[in-house]
Amino acid sequence: MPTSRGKILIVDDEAAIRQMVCLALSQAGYRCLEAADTNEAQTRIVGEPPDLILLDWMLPGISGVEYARRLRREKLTQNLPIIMLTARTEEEDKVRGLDSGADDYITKPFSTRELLARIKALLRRSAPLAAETPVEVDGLALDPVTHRVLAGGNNLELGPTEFKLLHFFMTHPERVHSRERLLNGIWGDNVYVEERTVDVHIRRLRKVLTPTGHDRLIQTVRGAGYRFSPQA
Amino acid sequence: MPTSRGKILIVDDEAAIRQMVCLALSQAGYRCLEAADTNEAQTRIVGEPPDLILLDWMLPGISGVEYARRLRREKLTQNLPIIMLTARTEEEDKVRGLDSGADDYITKPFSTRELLARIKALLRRSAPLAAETPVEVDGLALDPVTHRVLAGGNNLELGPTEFKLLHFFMTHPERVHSRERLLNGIWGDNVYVEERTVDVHIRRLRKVLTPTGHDRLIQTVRGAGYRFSPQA
DNA sequence: TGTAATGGTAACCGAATTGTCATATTAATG
DNA sequence: CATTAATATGACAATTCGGTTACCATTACA
Repeated sequence: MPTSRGKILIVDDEAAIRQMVCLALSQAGYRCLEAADTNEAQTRIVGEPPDLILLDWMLPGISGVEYARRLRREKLTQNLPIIMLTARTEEEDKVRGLDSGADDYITKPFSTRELLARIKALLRRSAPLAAETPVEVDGLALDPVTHRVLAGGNNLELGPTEFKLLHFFMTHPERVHSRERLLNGIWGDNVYVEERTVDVHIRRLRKVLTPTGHDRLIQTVRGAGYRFSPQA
Repeated sequence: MPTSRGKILIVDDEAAIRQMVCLALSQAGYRCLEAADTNEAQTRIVGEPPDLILLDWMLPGISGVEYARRLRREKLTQNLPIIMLTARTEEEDKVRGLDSGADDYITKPFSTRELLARIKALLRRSAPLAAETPVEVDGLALDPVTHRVLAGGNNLELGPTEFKLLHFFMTHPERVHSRERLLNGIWGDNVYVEERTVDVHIRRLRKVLTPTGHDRLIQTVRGAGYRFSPQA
């Protein structure tokens, strides 16, 4: 088992809390990202999308509740599991009534044990969800469950690697992926493969996408890598 | 591995503390700048921007808290990580409540170990942030993540070097960069390239920016180098 | 076991990129 | 205004980078 069980972003304005939580998470084998406010959080999410967010209910500027709603509206973060951190004084019912779209709530102060338990439960509940959600971009639809790819109306024949590659692209659009990043994300962290091999699979994927014109979605960024984007 | 892990500015009116901290930092492989007050600090920052600031909460004249706020307002220092040094007697809650915009706090007296740990954590936290934050000046927007440059509405085609050059400019605006500095910052410290080569890439960058009029942002400073600035 | 898919590598080709030089411009100075 | 220093510009040759194909190894499977 690899050391990492998932990336978790903790958004809280108190550095002390962030550190405590991070410590606990690291020891439990999660990777931990920190953000002091929603701005920072946004940057983090865009930079390196986490698998789960711990979000303080009270934040300077935009409140956690408001931010959670926004995350739910954004396509990129729509399915990102959110655990809301609330202070005991904030009556629970009231908080829940706000319907921020959080998946779970935990009341400060909380024990490490409780935190980990809830994270684990939520990840277990959500992980397959994220991995099984069909994605669609610009008439190109991929369904992880049925393992099918439809372009316009018709079925595309993809090899396993090309399928994974396309899935990765579609779930991480609009950002340049270096060959190394692609290798890590698709082949796995500890596999040694030539970087140029990526080119070949890009080629194979493009070939399949060409008849329907969807090859334009895969863009070469010279010197940097590849990008999947509906935009020119 | 190069000896330097980053430049750190320590702002404290007590020379003894400055020296102690500097010693510790140097031994840990950081370069260290000193300032006794905010005036001096400002001079240092403008002269040679550090990667992180250690700021005493109590300072003669302008307080550290006030100064931190000012640093946050200035574009040049907006994303500069700040660690506030506070005395134990200053109730923590009060300090935190001041919301100066510091990224972390450390209470005097502190151990070298703790100081280094916090610096390391903060730099780690900030580095990717800075590298992935989109920048925008005067209708010219660059996004490191998607590797795109937009002028007004439309996409600009930049080569890798021009992209890096522009990114460097946009993240270090309002200051003259000598050719040597540009070579170090963009090409890398130990690459031998003619200084004149910079001119050529400036030229290429300007050419791309010209259609939208953004070439005016890149200004020649005869005898010194180039400057990126929205002002004429 | 034989055959077809699939995956990774190497090799070749063409295009984009890059550094340098030669020459034209421009600015500073007396 | 002439002279000199510094920068801008255009052209060019070398290099790097990505696209593409061919080929071999491995696996799946009939």
